[in-house]
Amino acid sequence: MAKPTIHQVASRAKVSTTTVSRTINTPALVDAETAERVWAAIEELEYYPSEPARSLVSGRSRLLGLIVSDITNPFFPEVIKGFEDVAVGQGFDLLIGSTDYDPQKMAGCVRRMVERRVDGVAIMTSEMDNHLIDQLARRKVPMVFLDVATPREGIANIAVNYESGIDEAIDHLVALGHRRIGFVSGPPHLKSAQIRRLAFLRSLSRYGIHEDNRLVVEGDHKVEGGLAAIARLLQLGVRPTAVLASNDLTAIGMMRGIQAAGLSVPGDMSVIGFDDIWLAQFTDPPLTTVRLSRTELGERAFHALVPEPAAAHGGTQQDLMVETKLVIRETTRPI
Amino acid sequence: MAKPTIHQVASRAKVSTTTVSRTINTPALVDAETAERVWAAIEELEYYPSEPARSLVSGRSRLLGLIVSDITNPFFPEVIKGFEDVAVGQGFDLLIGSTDYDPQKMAGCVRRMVERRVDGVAIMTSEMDNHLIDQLARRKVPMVFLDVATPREGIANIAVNYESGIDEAIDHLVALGHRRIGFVSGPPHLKSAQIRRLAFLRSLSRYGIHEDNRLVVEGDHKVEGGLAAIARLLQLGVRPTAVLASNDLTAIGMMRGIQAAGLSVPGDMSVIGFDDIWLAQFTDPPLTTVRLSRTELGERAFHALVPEPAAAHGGTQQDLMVETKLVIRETTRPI
DNA sequence: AATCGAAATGGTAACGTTTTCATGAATGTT
DNA sequence: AACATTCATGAAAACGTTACCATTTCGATT
Repeated sequence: MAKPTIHQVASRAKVSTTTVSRTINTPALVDAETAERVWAAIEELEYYPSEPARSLVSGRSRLLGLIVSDITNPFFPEVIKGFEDVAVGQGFDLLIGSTDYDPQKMAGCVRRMVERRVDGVAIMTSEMDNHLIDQLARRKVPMVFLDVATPREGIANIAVNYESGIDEAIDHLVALGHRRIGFVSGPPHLKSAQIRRLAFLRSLSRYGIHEDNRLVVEGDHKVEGGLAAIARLLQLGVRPTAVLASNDLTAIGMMRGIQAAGLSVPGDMSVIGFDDIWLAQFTDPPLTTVRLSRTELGERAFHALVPEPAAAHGGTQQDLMVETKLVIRETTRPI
Repeated sequence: MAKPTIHQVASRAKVSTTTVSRTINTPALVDAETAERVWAAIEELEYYPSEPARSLVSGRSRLLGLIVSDITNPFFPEVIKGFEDVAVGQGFDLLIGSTDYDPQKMAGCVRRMVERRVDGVAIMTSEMDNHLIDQLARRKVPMVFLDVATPREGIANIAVNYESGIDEAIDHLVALGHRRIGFVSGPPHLKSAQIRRLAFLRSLSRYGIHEDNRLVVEGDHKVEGGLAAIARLLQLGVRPTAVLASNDLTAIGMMRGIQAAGLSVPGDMSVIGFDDIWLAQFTDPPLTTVRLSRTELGERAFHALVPEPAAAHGGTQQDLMVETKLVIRETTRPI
């Protein structure tokens, strides 16, 4: 039998299709002895229920969309992993979509998600315009964003507590004697990058160190930007003794720039990254950085989409915050 | 209208549902003027056809499964990207499954794929047992494997031409004057790792350099294995002047070990990796390595699953080979 | 003894498409 | 002028489930 249907199972077990359906979906409603017969039939025939059919009639697809900009960006795989692990654990499947930072592809992703009738979408990319959000909202597709610019009614937003980790980083640096601390930001249009910059400034002010805008230079969250930024910092009259980067890629670019200039990390300059991507532990020397757990991000995103059956409390705020934490490796040293 | 159906579109455009279906699927069969009316209705209502419904009736889901062992492994994201790009280009969606090297999870993946009635599965992981393959084969689900151990009738296998790149690497090393060349292999149970080792040996023999089994040591395709392996190589009476690694992670471990021993790469020892993962360009110094294009791998996998509509020739052999190529960076130097 | 409720099951109508098959209308062919 | 052919459309039957409404049986309650 190539593709047995519920009918074949039913007739083999000498019950109705309804009963077969019930043994699978609501076992409590069927007699133990009958259930046994049904399961036997299911296994003998190697029956697998047709998801398209059940989706059609039940209205739920048990399918969750996950939209990222570029799966090749080392930030995302772990997010996906965290999300997938808990999703399949709960019986959901994962539909992946990449936007490649292209609004057109993004629209395509949304269309595909809607056509598949996904039960929810996690949108981990920023190039999402309002028109597309409306499209999903009108269809009442649950949505969750990552650090979105403007929170909206009925749309979950998972927020990152950048402050905690950055405070730790600054505490660490100050404890090592650093006072002239630089910062290389991310692209200005990225909300999360701005939050990081602000958190840095605020954290510094706790020690009465006021903003010196020559020490804050713009990067692009890529290696190239880090290289360019550190070059500007190095040609300053009075150089910073330590620099924080808005993400690890930037920090890596910075390290290369510093070393290319014949200086040493952390001998001549301490460096702290952000994210703790997998690569961070393999730089030379291993990068001190602020860890943002991407698997946790993924898990939270899932839970924002499908509410816990247990707790009916609208834990919509508290639970959607993920913490950051300093990981000390070898790119920081006393002044 | 929250979720318009084909019926709403039909009545608004004053045609039958059949005609609506045709304007979407086979535009050639419907009058231009009618089509226009239908499209207008579709857009006004924001109608998106229900994939579950069309899958059910058409028997094809336009869904492709992609099973990897661990999306966090830097090898996979690019494979996925290559696969996804061409798949969505052809109107397919992507269902991701991770096995975490766990046979049980693997079985779960297969079950989910079958239930979703995927139109094909690309299996990029080795822990696939025959029972599961049979399960898919019985259902006539097209399958493609990556470098599988034993090719099977009716199952596509995409093969990597390791030889070409490894030959290039050896040529390069020999041209630089190296003769004592070591090799750190992958785990012994991995077929592809064994092929790499054999290719290395064969390549060496082209220069009349016969196998010296003290120079071939076992790794595990991880950083740790590279570290352990290089330690053994370093304590040899006569050290190799160059070492090839079975993958980049191993090479990175080796570099760390060499540098930790107070030696320099490539000053004291040349190192060549394999794969050219994204990280390779960021090591210090940047790693010379043999590139295996993972995006190409993904693309080939797709084409093995859904045959080109244009060419009906069974291009099942030739097209499923992907080449490798030496990328010279800065970890090799004349002896 | 009559009634009720719960437990176990079945019949059948959805669900939203595509796929036959059928029907006219128009065009071309002899 | 009669007859194929093609073109454009529609009606209705699938597709494989689950949801809803009965029905039957049986022990418990009054």
